Amino acid sequence: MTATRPDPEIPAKLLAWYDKHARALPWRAMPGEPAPDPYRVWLSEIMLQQTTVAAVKPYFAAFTQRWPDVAALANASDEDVMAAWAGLGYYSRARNLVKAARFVAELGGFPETEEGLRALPGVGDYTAAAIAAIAFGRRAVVVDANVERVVARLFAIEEPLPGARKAIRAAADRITPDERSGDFAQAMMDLGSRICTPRAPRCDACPLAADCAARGHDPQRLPVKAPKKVKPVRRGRAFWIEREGCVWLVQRAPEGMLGGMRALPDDGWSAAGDGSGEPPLVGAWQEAGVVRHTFTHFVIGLSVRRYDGAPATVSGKGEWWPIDRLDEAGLPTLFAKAARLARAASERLL
DNA sequence: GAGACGTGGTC
DNA sequence: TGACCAAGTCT
Repeated sequence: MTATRPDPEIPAKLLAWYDKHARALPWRAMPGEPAPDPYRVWLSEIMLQQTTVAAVKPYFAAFTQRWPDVAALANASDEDVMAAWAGLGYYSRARNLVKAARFVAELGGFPETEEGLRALPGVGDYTAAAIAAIAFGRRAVVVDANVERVVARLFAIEEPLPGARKAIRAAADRITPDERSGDFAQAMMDLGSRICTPRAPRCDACPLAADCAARGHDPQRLPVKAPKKVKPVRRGRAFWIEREGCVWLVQRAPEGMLGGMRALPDDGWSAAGDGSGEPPLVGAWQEAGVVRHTFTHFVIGLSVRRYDGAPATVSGKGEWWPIDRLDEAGLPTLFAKAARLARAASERLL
């Protein structure tokens, strides 16, 4: 059996392409520039987990302006960081971000090895490798979804994900250079996001087309993935309780769905089942509309109900939040949508 | 290893 | 329009 050896010039070709076509990004050093601040690399990598560059940009700008270094972030309150993260999704990242910042501040700086970085909460195999390579110039095999796609095509790896991960990683290892491994990783990701795209890859513009085993064999079919599961549809209610220009907000449980975030009170709906329909207080409720929102693993049809002139006390823990400053509360998108509906319903009554 | 975990953009 | 997808991690 003859092993197919990758062209030893692959990294050189890719780096030459990167020198000309690297995307300018706020957290990135362009080719030839000194490595960027590890804090900015780490922060951007956490934000970019399962999240698009376009979505991250405004959050990265806001975070780095408000918390310019890891010490500043370590001194921030959990509440402020969670609110600043609102809308970006995957809120466990924000919870882990503060923990990691405090850990790093305690250490006196970021670990410089993959193993050391891996100890930070929220830093897995991909992120540890990316930071080690990009911020510290260490050789590391950086494998994200872009790299998986590029490598699966380059070597025509037909095995479906996730089983193919081992083979993909081994192949990525064989083409990762000792020098400029950070640039190489970013070049692979740029190639994956701009050229070797999931659908309709632009093989005519690809610097590795001559080396690609899948070229001319429907590269867009790779990597092969398991079929998606159908998302269940759940029903639930959220409650807008208004009094003297304020709305009653609660804090969600620290773990799980939207964990630790401010929210409107609801009837206990979850991925596992519908809500009870029960409001937090007895009275005349008015239907304000239904929000349909898609999560990773289910769809929720959230019926929004409003109640004006609530008593001074509502059962349970929460806070009266000024409605004219609601954007500062840091509501996750689902509840921001619900709040919009409730306020629109209020306008119709006037 | 498979499921939980958000959101917005794209075609 | 809706399915697919994005610089994954944790349990």
